[in-house]
Amino acid sequence: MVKTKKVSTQDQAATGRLDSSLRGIIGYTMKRATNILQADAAQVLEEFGLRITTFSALVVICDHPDVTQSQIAAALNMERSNTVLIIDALEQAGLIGRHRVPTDRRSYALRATLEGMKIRNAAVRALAEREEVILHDLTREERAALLALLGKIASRS
Amino acid sequence: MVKTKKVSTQDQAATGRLDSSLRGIIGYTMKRATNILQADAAQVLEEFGLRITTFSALVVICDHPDVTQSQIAAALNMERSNTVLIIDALEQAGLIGRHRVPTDRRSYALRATLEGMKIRNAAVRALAEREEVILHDLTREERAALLALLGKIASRS
DNA sequence: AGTTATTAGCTATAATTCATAACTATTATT
DNA sequence: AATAATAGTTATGAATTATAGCTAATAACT
Repeated sequence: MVKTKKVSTQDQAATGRLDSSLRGIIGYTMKRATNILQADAAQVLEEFGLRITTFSALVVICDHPDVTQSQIAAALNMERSNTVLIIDALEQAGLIGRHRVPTDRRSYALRATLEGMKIRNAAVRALAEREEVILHDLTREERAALLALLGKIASRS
Repeated sequence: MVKTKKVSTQDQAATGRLDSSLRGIIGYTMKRATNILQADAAQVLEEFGLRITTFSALVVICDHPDVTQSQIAAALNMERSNTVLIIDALEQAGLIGRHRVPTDRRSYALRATLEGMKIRNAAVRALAEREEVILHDLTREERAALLALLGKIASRS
C-alpha cells in the first residue's frame, strides 16, 4: 500500500509536501486523518464480519435494547432508509433480532443476541487495541486531549 | 456534591446519546467531526464556485506552479483518473491553465491564472475565518493542539 | 539502434456511499 | 370519521471513489 514513489521533480525535497498549505486547514487534515483511521477500523472489523456501519448499529443496539431503527438512524446521523439493509445484515448474521412491540406494531424493538453481544465486545476491544497501536506516537494524554477536542466539535450533531 | 446515580439504559436512551460508547472511539468521533467541518467547508467554497476537491487542487497548483496532474493526485491522495475532471473544471473556470512542457510532451504543466490566485486567496481566507467561527468554543491553543495532533496522524499518508 | 517497460493523461465504468421520494401499515390528532 | 404523522420499506438518484484499459510519449535495457 505504501508507495515509495521516486520523486522526479527538482524542488520537492526543498518544499516538502505539495499540500503543505492545505495541512494548515483543520478540516483538511482531519479528513486525511479520518481516512487513515477509517481504513484501519474497516480492516479490523472485517475480521468480525462487520462493516463500520453495521458495527456502529450493533453497538447502539447492545447498549440500548429495544431501540428502533429510526432511533438508530438519528443516533448515527443517517437516513432511516439506509438503516434497513444494515439491520438486515445484523439480523441475518444472527447478531440481533427484530422483535415486535405490542404497543406499536409499526416499529421493531431491536435486541442483540448473545452472539451479538460477544461479537460487539470483541470488536470494541480489537478496535481499541488497534487505535492504541496506530496512535502509538501520541501519548495517552494526547489521545485523551484529541478525543475531547473532537468530541466538542462532534457534539454539534 | 456530585450525584453518581446509576441510570438505566432505557433512561439513557430517553435523555443521553444513543452512541455514547461509540464516542469513546477516536475514529468514530473524528468522522463525525469531519462531517461537520466538511459540510461547512463545502458551503463556504460554494460561494467561490469551488468544491472541496477543486479547491484543494487549486491551492496545490497555486503553491507549486508547473505541477502535473499525477503529482496532484499523489499529493491529494486520489486516483490519477479522478483528477482529470477536477482540472477540467478549474481550467474551464479560467482559474488555471494547462501548459505543455517541451521536455515531456505527455504531461501538462499546470499554472494558476491571476484570477485563480485571487480566488484561492479569498477562499483560503474565508475558510480560515469560517473555521474560527465554527471552532469558536476551542481556544486558539486548543485549535493549534488539535491541528498538531491531527497532523501527526495524517502525516502517514 | 530496436525492443520493452513505464509514465501521463484520459475515458468508461464499476462499486460505494448517501440522499430523496414514494409506498404500506400502523398510530396519533383533530 | 377524517386527517395527519410515524416506522419500516423499496426503488432510485446523485455524488464519490476505485478499477481497467487505452493512446501517446518517454525511459530503460540489451
